[in-house]
Amino acid sequence: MIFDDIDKKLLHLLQQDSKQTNKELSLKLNLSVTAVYERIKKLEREGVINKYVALIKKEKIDKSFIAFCHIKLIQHTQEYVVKFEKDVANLEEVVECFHISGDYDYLLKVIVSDMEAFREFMVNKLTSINHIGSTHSMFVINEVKHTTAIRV
Amino acid sequence: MIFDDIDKKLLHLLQQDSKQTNKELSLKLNLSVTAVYERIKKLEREGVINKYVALIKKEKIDKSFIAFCHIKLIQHTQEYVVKFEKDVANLEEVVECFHISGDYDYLLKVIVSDMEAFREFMVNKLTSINHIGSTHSMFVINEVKHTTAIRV
DNA sequence: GGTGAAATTGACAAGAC
DNA sequence: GTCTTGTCAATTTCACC
Repeated sequence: MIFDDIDKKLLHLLQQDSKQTNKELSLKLNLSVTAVYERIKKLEREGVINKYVALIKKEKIDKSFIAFCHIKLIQHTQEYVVKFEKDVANLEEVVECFHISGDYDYLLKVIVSDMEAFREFMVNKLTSINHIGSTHSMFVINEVKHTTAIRV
Repeated sequence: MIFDDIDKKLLHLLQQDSKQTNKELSLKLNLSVTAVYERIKKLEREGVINKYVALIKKEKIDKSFIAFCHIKLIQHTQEYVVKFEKDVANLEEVVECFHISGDYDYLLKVIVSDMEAFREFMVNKLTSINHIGSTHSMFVINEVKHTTAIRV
């Protein structure tokens, strides 16, 4: 799919605030309400817009502790890898998991309430997954930037 | 603020799909439409729900290349740190930036179209920010998990 | 805390330019 | 591909339990 400037601006606006009415969007884009409506439906149909979600302020639900965990597997057989990825994806504390290049195999982003909860997560959940060789954790001191919006 | 089971379930549902109507939510929660409405408004007022956004499928806009960059600063004076954080936050390719513990000072998540775009980003944007000592980049081979939803 | 009905406003479909 | 009109369904308010 090819995007014109209006599509790009529309995607930008919807990534900032998806609760804007089509009328508000039409004013910002100098378009009619129907035109906005049609463009959005097209973007949804094509799968460009994946879904609409509510974003929660972590601090308000006592989930202010962020850690990144590097993980190295013992072995890299197909079976081990598939099992590990499935198990990790099922852990609710893990919000992101990437297979990466470099010294370690995986990088996980973990969100919990505090260091004690993180310790429990490591001992009871993460390291109870088999095939994990070594881990290395880094703790977030300060979240400088975090956005879900990607420039089109 | 204290959450009962209905609040938790409501937050869970809205983090999955914020475009559900209050009627749909009322059926899932065994509540009246107005009760759902009031609970959502309260969560918005209290700042628990931060905002509503559209999520875009990276692949559809040719932004499939993810990299993590470790960065160490030359110096750590107040002035240098503030300037660096401000400059990095303004880079559109940087979607996340954390001040972290460990060998490096910062961890950046960068999203671009391909390795060539990443190279350009490093040469023209990131390393043109002053005070950067050393960097170490890891490339994402596969995105195993990525969610914006946090368990309440 | 919750409901149900009325008023307002936006979403959506059909047809014309 | 965009605009206008008209209908329907949603959100929002209010009186009440």
